[in-house]
Amino acid sequence: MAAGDPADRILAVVRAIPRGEVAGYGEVARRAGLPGRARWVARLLAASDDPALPWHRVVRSDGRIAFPAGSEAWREQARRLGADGVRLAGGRVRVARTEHSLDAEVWGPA
DNA sequence: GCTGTGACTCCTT
DNA sequence: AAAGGAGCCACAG
Repeated sequence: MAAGDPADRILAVVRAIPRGEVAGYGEVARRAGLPGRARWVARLLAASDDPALPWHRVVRSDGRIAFPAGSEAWREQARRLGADGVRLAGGRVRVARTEHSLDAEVWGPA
């Protein structure tokens, strides 16, 4: 069965992103149990022909769209995000920082 | 089978 | 805060 295919797991994680929210490439890869394969996630999204795949909800770790700013693909993703209710500030997705730092994970909040 | 490339990420200046 | 460089993995030539 193809249930163990890492590619399928990655696509499943992308489909699981709720409307109005975004996730980073690395975050998606980690959720799929494949840490460090952020680039693979990007390649999968490009290779996937599933129109129902919410690829536009996947952004870089900075909260920025991965396409060159101003490009057609960039505007397409920005448009879809806006349709999802995601606010864009200066080409940057309104994300609460880059998730959290490792120090905060280990040491906890001051 | 080695080299180059990219919808990435992290650390150091 | 912004810029540069190294590390990373899958795929095409």
